[in-house]
Amino acid sequence: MELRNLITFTHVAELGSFTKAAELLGYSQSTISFQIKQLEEELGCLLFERINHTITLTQRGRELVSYAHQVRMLTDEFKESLTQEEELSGHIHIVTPDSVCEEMIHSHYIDFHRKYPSVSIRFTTADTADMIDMLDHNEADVIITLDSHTYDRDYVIAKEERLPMHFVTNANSRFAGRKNLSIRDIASEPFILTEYGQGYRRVFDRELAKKSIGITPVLEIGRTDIITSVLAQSDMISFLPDFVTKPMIDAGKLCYLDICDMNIEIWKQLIYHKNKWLSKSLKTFIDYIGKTEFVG
Amino acid sequence: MELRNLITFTHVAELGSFTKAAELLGYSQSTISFQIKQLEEELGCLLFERINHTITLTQRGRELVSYAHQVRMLTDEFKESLTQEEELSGHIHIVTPDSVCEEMIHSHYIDFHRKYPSVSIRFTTADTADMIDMLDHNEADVIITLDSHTYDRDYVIAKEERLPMHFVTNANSRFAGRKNLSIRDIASEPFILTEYGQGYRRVFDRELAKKSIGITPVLEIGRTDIITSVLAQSDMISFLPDFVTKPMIDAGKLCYLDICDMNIEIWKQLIYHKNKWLSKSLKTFIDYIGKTEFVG
DNA sequence: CCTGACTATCGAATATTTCGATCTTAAATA
DNA sequence: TATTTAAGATCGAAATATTCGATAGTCAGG
Repeated sequence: MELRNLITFTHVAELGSFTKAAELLGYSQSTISFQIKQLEEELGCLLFERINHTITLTQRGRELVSYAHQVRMLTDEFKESLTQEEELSGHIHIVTPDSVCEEMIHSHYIDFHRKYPSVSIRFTTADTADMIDMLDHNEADVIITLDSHTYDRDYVIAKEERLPMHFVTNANSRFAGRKNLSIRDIASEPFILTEYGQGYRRVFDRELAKKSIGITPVLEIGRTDIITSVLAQSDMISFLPDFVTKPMIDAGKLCYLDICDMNIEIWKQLIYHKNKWLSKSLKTFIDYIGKTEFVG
Repeated sequence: MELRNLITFTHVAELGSFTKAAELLGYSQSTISFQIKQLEEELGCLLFERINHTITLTQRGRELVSYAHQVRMLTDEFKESLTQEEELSGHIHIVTPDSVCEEMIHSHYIDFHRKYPSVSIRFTTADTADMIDMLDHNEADVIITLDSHTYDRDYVIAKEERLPMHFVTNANSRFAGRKNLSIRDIASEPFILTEYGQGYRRVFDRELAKKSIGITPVLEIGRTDIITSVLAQSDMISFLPDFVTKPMIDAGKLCYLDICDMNIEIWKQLIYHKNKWLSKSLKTFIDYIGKTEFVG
């Protein structure tokens, strides 16, 4: 039972004539005959009595009219719903590193939610590898990486910016204010870093390895807010994105070190899978991020 | 948007796999790909995200699932209704001569209605030509003719019986009891007959014309009950089916005349059009008539 | 007794659907 | 690490279905 036949049937029933239905639908009359016959054979019952080239619905035919109309209503309704603007609601799953998550929620999400209250967002944190994996398994709608510059033709990079990063230490450190320091000058100092193997920490380690410099962090912890607060109370050194340290720098509690021989490129990238269907909510979210200051 | 694709879609959505749906539905996997693609192109939206050979419903897809299920329900429901016994209800339009109508209602209809109360019957009276016309225009479901024997391959004769008929007159008539009368013996008597040109009256006239005998009826009237009551109070003669005169004959008020040279064949036939779809009600009615004494 | 209007039917042309083979990628397994 | 398995996409060929046009038969109206 195909929809085409059903729709033809409704028109025939309405017009009471194969010929008129053919004209209306742009078919030849024989096609209408065929379609109706096909329906009748499939359903195993007569839909029209044909007496003297005049058709009359049978009881079964009358019953089918009602079903066919309901089916038509449904399909029309659905097609109608497609032309309408998609509703701005639904779920978005965003995965970011720990530090970004915190920043996002504080500086963007609250405002976003005010503007689009019916979009529900789930934030999850993960490291770069896991985030990519989640994209590949369609478990994350968008991810934000803080890592070396990623490019892959399977992914769409919706927004990216180089992330300013600095070696940073207590404002009272003996290194504070010194110009043109080398990484070797501070390599033996106590370091506090984010977790091994993740994000910019991994890029950092790779860069050190290139220069055959070894650093032993005295503390490794993912939470960058904890790192900065430890820095403020110690003489340790860390390597962090500016957006993490900015409050402490502005408050004069921490200061940047002028390390001139470590040029590490860290990028913040908003990425989704190329096959991802962008719901209106998702588009809106991506647009929103696009318009805001990405590097906080 | 064809039902086939819609049904495939529901299965794919349910199983979450093109391949599994293909196995279930007996298609090849490429067919499923094609069908879903066809749907997507027609609707102008993605129904599944394909990321790493794993499919996930999009929002639009999820919406379609609900519509498609409703459509499936409807069509299944209708097909289901076809396998079920048809309901014994609905309209039947029966057209008969005046005399039969009266008889039918008195001796059959009341009982029929008791047995099948939800079948609604409309009785209409007409002469043979009009009845045939009504069959041809699908305005009558069945007709009962009292006429010469009809046969036409466009019609189905559900039941037929020769209708015993007699010349009949008042029991006190001077012809009462006389044997081997000729039609010529009574040709100049006053006749009361049914209307000219109708049913057995027409056959009767035709037969007389063959013998070049003219009869002038003093009264022509369709209602046979009136004819018999006039006969009982006069010395007129009529030519009527036995079922009409039986009560009066039994009561000794009328008597048959033994006319031996008029052999008129009148048949009572239950006829419907060969293209008529026999609803259960109609079948039941025809069966009922078939089982009852047709010639009352 | 034509003519026009209506449906049925048939063969031919055309479209569509389906399949099988092959490709690509990812995950599972050895 | 290499291999196998599994999933979906794609493409051309084959099978199938649909559509049309022509034709026939029938009835109604002029």
